Amino acid sequence: MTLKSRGFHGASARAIANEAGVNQALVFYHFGSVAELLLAALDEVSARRLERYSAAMEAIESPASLITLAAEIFREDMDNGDIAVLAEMIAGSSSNPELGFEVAKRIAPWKDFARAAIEAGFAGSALAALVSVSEAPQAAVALYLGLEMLSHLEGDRSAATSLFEQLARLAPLFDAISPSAHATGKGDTR
Amino acid sequence: MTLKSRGFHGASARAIANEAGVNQALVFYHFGSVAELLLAALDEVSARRLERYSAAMEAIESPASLITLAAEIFREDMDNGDIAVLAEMIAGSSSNPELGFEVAKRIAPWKDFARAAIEAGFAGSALAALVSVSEAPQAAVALYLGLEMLSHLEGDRSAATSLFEQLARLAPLFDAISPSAHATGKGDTR
DNA sequence: GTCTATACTTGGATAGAC
DNA sequence: GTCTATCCAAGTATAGAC
Repeated sequence: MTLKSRGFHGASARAIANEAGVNQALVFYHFGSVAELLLAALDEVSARRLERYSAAMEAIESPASLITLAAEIFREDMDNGDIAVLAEMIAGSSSNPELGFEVAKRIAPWKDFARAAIEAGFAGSALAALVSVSEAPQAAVALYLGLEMLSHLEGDRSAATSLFEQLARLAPLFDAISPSAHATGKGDTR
Repeated sequence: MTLKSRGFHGASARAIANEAGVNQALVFYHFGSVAELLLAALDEVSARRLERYSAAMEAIESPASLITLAAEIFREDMDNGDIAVLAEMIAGSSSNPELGFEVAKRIAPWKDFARAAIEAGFAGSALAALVSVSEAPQAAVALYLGLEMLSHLEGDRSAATSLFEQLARLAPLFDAISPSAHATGKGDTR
């Protein structure tokens, strides 16, 4: 994908077609415009990753498992460049309000997933009762996005991975606060 | 600044010169190339903000004051579009490795500041002793960056501001852990 | 459905007048 | 130091042959 390697700015119809080994005119035949092609690419990435996320979410049952999963997902997303696509589309949208609107619609499911994952991880915990989780999804997606951009920029993801390791060491502290929460049932206590 | 309003993609020599009310050729006379002009803009933003940050850091004496300050700084940066400049430059660097290298050099001071601010906020606290703070600056800058991008995309910063409010409510919990830390002196205990 | 050819626009960059 | 004029490369998009 040209968006991953060249960024939004470098993702021209010519560059994309060239990388795909086809003619430039096909971009417009199949998608109408470059922006629509890029949105289609974002759609594909979103669908693929959200499916993966949903499958992985089955395993979430504690704050610790939530962090572990987040770290694994992040590594995958970095490897295949999927968050880079997200980041480039968001940044690129600054040049085009209409595109921004379309991108925003496609970001919403990522936040919905983040909310579900966080609720699953902290279900019934003392922390969930103490603070509202409504702001957490925004923070999670933002952190995820920012970590990708910095790691990508510096060509070094070690800072991000060690951050996840750090969080993984902290997570058990939250588990300890209410370890019985998950034994009391599967219902949402809020 | 054209970078703020039109993004990296829309920041052409013509667009910039037009917005400045001057001729397009001046861009190349004064800066050599568009990329160099953009880097100069980033330099200016960096210098201006870091000076402001340093002045504000004097007031940091607890986790709570750290969060309060971060919220205030974030609001300022959103208002004047300074983090947008940062975000656009990072994302735009994907199309140009050399540019990416230059941008990375200019991001480093932001992380250094984040580290200093976090150390000031958590100096001597139990948390600082418990966990390493080495990953926190990366996380802080990433979160800051991601929050700006999402807020900018959605044209709504309320999610970001309420996140800071949430954190502000949480911060006193950390204060409580070691309220005496700042009474013991100004030395770094680590 | 994919190609070539082409029209048109925008952008980067330089030369030279003032 | 700023302008006009200009060149060339790259980008979007369409028409029409195959």
